[in-house]
Amino acid sequence: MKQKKENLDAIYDRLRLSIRKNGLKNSKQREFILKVLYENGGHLSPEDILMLAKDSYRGASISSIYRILGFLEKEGFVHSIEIDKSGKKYEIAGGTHHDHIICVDCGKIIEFYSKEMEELQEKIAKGHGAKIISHDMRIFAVCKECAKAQNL
Amino acid sequence: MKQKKENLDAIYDRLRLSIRKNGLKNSKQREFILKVLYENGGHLSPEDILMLAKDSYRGASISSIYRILGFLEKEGFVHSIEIDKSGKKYEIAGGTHHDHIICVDCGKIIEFYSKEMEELQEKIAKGHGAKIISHDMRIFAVCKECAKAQNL
DNA sequence: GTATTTGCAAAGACTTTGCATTTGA
DNA sequence: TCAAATGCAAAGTCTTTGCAAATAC
Repeated sequence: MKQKKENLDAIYDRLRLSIRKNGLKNSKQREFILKVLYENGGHLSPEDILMLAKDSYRGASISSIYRILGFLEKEGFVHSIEIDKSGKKYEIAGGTHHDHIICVDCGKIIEFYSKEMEELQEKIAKGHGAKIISHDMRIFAVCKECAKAQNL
Repeated sequence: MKQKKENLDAIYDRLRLSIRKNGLKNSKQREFILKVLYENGGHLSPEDILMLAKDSYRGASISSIYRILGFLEKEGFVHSIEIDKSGKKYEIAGGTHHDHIICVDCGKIIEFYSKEMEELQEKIAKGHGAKIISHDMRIFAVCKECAKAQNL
């Protein structure tokens, strides 16, 4: 499904580096969340992660998940997108940036990357004298399968 | 600042039409919110609108504002964007679709329209067999003024 | 008159925070 | 050892909902 460019151990190494850099301490929970996102490869809500965590160890807490996801996002290990009003979903930060097509029928998320789009954005921002920090592009659409199902 | 393509009365007419079409009844509050967004021309939060409403009549309620904004958005009179995690902001739906550059420093919102961008999105969606319903593109950047201020 | 809208208060959903306890360097 | 991370519960936001009173057609 999704290419895994970097293996989990390598990510853990980067994580430990990042933790040390910030003068923090490692924890099972941080590694667990990173692992879950890595292995799932998709987009999980904090609640989804909690459920998976509860299977693995008792006492997993939603607040820690929020805190950890906040840290992981700040450090660039994960990205979040807002699929709908039910809250954010997180995915592991793979090597390549990408944007999302979200099916308004089935909720499926299709990832895409367009060099043209990135360049165009750069051009637009420059035209307004602004310096891009990041962007967020969501295309809401009816996916191939749902379109087919509707045309029966 | 912002061009007003359609005058307020014309918008009211469309509103009444829309209300009748849905078998509903007109109300001062609906017209008020539309007017506020029209005259402000910018991006207002429900709370912003509430404050303005409180100046105009006692007993303005936040729940009505949410309800009305929901209706107005469904009917295409207003659009919403999520600037940050503090919630949605609403603007009057002008004639032309546009996207937003959001300054991460001062919060300023710059509107832009790019035909190329629209076409590119269409192409990307088509490439995935998806039919675009809408899109939402936000570029987070440091605006010209903030960049200048920082380079002192 | 009667169905829709409103205002108010209460409830919901998602997220954050305070604090005692546990854990890692 | 001792600061950082966790779990739990409580509190915070933004938003929605239930319901009686007001309003429009």
